[in-house]
Amino acid sequence: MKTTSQQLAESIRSKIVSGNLLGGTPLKQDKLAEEYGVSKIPVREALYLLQNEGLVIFINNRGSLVSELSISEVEEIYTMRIALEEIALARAIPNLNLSDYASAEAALKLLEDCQEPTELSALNWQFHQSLYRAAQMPKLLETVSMLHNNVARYLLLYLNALNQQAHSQAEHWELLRACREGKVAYAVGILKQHLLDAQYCTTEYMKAQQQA
Amino acid sequence: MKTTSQQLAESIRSKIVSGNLLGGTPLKQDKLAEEYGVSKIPVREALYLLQNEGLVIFINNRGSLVSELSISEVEEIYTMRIALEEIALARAIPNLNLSDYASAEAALKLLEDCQEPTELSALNWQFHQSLYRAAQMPKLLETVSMLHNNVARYLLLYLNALNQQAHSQAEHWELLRACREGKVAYAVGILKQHLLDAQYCTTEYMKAQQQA
DNA sequence: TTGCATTAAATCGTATACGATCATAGTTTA
DNA sequence: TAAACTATGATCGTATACGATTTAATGCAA
Repeated sequence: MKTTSQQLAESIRSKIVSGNLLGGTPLKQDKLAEEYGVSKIPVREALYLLQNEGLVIFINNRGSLVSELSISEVEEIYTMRIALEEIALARAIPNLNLSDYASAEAALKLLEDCQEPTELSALNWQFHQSLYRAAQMPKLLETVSMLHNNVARYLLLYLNALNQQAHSQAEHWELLRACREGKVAYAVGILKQHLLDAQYCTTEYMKAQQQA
Repeated sequence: MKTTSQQLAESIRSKIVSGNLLGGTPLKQDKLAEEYGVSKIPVREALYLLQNEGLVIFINNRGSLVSELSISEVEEIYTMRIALEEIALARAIPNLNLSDYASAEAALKLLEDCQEPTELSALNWQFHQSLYRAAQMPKLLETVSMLHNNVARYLLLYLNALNQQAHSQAEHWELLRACREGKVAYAVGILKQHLLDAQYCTTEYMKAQQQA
């Protein structure tokens, strides 16, 4: 049984990650409490969790708000993701089994004509996770998930705006094929390029937005 | 002004990181509240924070306890630290200034004849951070700090038990010299070896402990 | 004796209530 | 008039109180 705090954290987290709660949005404890029909206590605990995950900013006695990343912070997070996900993928490939492939492929097929942002973000991460899980590195996966949650909403913006989803999907399929063929170095290379592409497009999109 | 929750989190965190609160120790909300002369609310919030940092385990309706890492989890965390700290160091070296060197050297000198575990742990991390700060990667530093906090207490155990502090210090000085001379690849190599040594000794010590 | 139901004690999770802090605007004073 | 100073409202942070959950113990029936 999950506590109210945990349910709230999940709900708010998913709204932030999927872009339904934009960066800078104030998160008032009383308002959230009323909205969810609970008291402030579990709301505060949920916000505390999200703060530690980097999704929420707490300012003492002045309330909290949805965090916003600068361009350099986005670059930083992608740098970390590349370093860590390369490790995960390299270690996972030798251990990948049919169920992993199936899970990855299922996500990709659903992604083909998915438009809904929340769904799109979830499927995209399901694909990546399917390839990392076999690395048997739960702590690393947890860290990488957190990092992903921090940049996912920015990625969505650019995917939508620039219609880059087809390109992203092509890289996904190629990555999956490389994994199936056991080509570790090649697969890792694709992954790195995939993440660099995402980083580049995301930051370029942010730069353009800044000027507008 | 820091909130009670934050002060509690800092206090409990430092006790865990320095080994004053051993893994597996139950953290009862009422008891902690009484101990610190506060109510349960800020205690819970502090424990929530520490849970997200990996230092505390929450079991719903059954209380929380200081986390314990398995050998494979320690290896995992060192793998992440190596990947991320190599990046931090490589990017920092070209930007290191006199104040950074001074801070690093001050920590090393104080470490020379430091016996107190809490102090030792803090100084050790101050040295490393001094070399990473110039990388200008706050998010990465934050992540690396969290990872360090997770393994610090295990490192302390082995340093004390095996009298390995001299060896660790030699690597520290060599690393500092390499940074001063701007030898990026060499410095990164030393850092990696330093962390691998720590990882090896820590896990070996844990294996020995397990059998005893 | 063994197994299951029931109860009691301990502990947790959250609603309520209240005091503290900060922002805003209106008032006073130099 | 401008600066400093209240006063007010909004929001936060935490103590208290209580209901919910779990564990352990007790009693009862097979």
